[in-house]
Amino acid sequence: MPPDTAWLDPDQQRSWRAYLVGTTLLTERLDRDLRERHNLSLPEYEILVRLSEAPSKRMRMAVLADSVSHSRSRITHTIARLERNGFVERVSCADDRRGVEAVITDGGYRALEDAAPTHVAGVRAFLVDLASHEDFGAVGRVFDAVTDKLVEANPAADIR
Amino acid sequence: MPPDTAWLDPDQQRSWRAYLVGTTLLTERLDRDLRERHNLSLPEYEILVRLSEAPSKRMRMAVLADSVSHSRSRITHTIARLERNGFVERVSCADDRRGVEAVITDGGYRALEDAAPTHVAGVRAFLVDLASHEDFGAVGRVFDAVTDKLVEANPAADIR
DNA sequence: GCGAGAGAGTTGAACATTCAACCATAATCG
DNA sequence: CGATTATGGTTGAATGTTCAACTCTCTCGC
Repeated sequence: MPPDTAWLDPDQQRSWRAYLVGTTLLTERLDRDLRERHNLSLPEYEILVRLSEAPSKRMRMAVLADSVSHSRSRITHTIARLERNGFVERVSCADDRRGVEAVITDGGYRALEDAAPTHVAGVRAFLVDLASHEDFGAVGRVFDAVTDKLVEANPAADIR
Repeated sequence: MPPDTAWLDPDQQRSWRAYLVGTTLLTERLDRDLRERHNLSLPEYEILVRLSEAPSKRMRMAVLADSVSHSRSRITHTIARLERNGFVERVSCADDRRGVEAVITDGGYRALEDAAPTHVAGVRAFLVDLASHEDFGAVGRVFDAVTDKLVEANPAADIR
């Protein structure tokens, strides 16, 4: 192999690949379950969760974007889709007239309530319950560190 | 909240969300680095790695698909792209005339050698080196379990 | 041998995401 | 103030992925 790079040792290599294929499979599966049974994609679901938790069930587009780590453009498109399906409404901000808030509708809330048990069951069955509490805690720590590193690296971070 | 589902406890919830946003950020970043500096996407890179490691630098499409856990269709399209860029060639199998093998070209191999240091540096900087050896080992274990579970769940597993 | 599946892979349309250009409003500064 | 720049968000085209239908070859039972 080529230069003097600090390659991964065999353990790290195996873990890294396990992570890559595991993630692929997992998100594929969770996404499929939501789509088939509840007509929602995983990212859409994530967004509804955030909205449902927000005070008065609404969020500014940019805040929402940051909270799920998607680009602004992506959020615009996704919210547009959710709006077409009647799960979300777009209302323009009173105080900042550039701004737009996404509000989850009653229908959206119901869809979310429907979908949540399916989703959580999947997260458990295909991830959480497969790991010891400690191991899963480690996953949390690791990806917290990843997030910190990557938002620090990309300051003020609009992702794009 | 709704029914009698086994929700995640607060720790699990935090870990799960950390994983979700961390993964998003990480793959986004690794992909971007490869694209900008080496004109390869992360999935393309993964494929070249597999091919480069294969005996005589070739693989049947289906085997390749399984090894990176992508759908057959996706592999077809991706290989088509790689072929257009001159990184891979498609040759039809001698023994099974339905079959096709993807072969990495010299150009592809060179591109891979170029890209590898960048990529590994990223994997280290934004993931591996941020975690203790034990924690990263846990990540490996967890996602190995995920993979096992999901492949078992979807027997013979062509993904689609 | 041959006809009915099963397996390998491709195709093209539908859909989602990214990318770059863009409009509108706000904030800043001379 | 008025011009400039920054911020919030959208748009449409390009790119990538998924989905369902399809072709071709192989296999197996008769």
